[in-house]
Amino acid sequence: MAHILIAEDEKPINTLIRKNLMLVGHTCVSVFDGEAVFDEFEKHRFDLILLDIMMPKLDGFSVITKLQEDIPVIFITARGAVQDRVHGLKLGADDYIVKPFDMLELGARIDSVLRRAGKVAQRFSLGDVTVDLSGRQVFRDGVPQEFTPQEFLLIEALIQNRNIALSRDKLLDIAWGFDYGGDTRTVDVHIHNIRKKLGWEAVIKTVYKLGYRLEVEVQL
Amino acid sequence: MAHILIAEDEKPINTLIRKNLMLVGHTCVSVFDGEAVFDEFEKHRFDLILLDIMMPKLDGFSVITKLQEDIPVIFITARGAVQDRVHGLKLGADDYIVKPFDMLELGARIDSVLRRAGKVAQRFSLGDVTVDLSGRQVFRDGVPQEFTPQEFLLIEALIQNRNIALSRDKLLDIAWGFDYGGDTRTVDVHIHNIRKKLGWEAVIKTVYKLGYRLEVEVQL
DNA sequence: CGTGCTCTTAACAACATCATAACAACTGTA
DNA sequence: TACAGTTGTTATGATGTTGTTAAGAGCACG
Repeated sequence: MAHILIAEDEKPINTLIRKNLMLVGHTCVSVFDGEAVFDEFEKHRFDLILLDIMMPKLDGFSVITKLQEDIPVIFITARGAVQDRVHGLKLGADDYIVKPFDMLELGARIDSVLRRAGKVAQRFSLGDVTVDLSGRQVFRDGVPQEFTPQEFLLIEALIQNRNIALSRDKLLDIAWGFDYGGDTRTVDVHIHNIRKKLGWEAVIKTVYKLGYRLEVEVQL
Repeated sequence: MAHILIAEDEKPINTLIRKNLMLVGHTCVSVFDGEAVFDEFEKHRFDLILLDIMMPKLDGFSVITKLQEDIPVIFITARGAVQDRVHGLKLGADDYIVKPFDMLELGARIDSVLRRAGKVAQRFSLGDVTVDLSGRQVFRDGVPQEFTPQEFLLIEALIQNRNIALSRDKLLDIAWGFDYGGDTRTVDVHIHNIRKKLGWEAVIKTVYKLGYRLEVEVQL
């Protein structure tokens, strides 16, 4: 997963983003004004910046203009600022997201930008299980496991939103498609099959009255 | 691997290409207008140029016309500019690619152009089968196998993207060409023929509802 | 204008997958 | 504990996907 710099001056939002990104396996650094971005750049190499436009000392546009390194940028903009969006994309931003946003959406945009930039790790490992996302293969103790398309889409959704409790409806949206009209119990059957194939009875936690969560420990 | 000049004025695209090519082992130089191509040529010898058509100062067509050296060229064209493509190929381009493209496709085209230009010799072996990519020959137990052109293009695509699940559409793009309009089932028939000739029923895995994957080794 | 080769398409057989239903086991709550 | 609601588990047929074969369209070559 990626090393991400979060430049956002509203502290609660910054923290919220950081925690959520770390939950799904990224490592993060938070800064609260534009100038601090450059201080951090001297210390680490990042794979991605989340850049708020309205910030003290130096706004997001100035940051991206002054930025020497070439690194994917996602702008965070206030609602409705359409010309900001255009301006940002012209300056070389890879994507933008409008406040208030939902964490699932931010996660999806981050994955997509990283994938385009060729940065994303295409495999996920936990215990004796490895999931190769580009090869569409799942291994247990190095032995390939037979996964059906729907099972793979589902495990993919769980991995990309690890440690997040996903309702059956949300899982249907992500893995089946937004207009799927079928029974939510279908999810249960596929979860059962995945658990059985990978010995993941404890890893995929049931969230009573809600759905499921892929549980991976991580330090906040 | 090769030394590649990237002439593309859109900075983010130029950078994206450079990074991806360097990831797979090429060395690259980026320029952002047509005239700079000739400046770079005085400094180094390149194995390949990626040449955008629409560029400041001197467009891609003028560049290839003025070009003295004999060097493989891949044009980068905007979507739908069909006569540009024809014009480019007439002027001596070795290949073209349409924006927006994906890195898999660009990588495959670069490998193929370099091979045609005799810059890279390659062979691939697995079990009793050896594929001589530069010589366009396939051997089984040292015995040459009759491969039709289309079969060879397909096996080439699979080898260059081994362990990656490729959709039928993607295989059509890579092995047939970007604007092929035919039936995707055609792929199945050629896969069947290749499997039969090489005893690769298990090596070329079917990825249900998606396409095929050349499975080279069990990985962790 | 044939001949031989390659590629595409169509057709059908073989196969894999998935939603659903039906019932068992479990969970939380009064 | 009893209950109502929720989740686990299993089996099955309809549906959609892939394997396989063969016919013929298209093409290059003489």
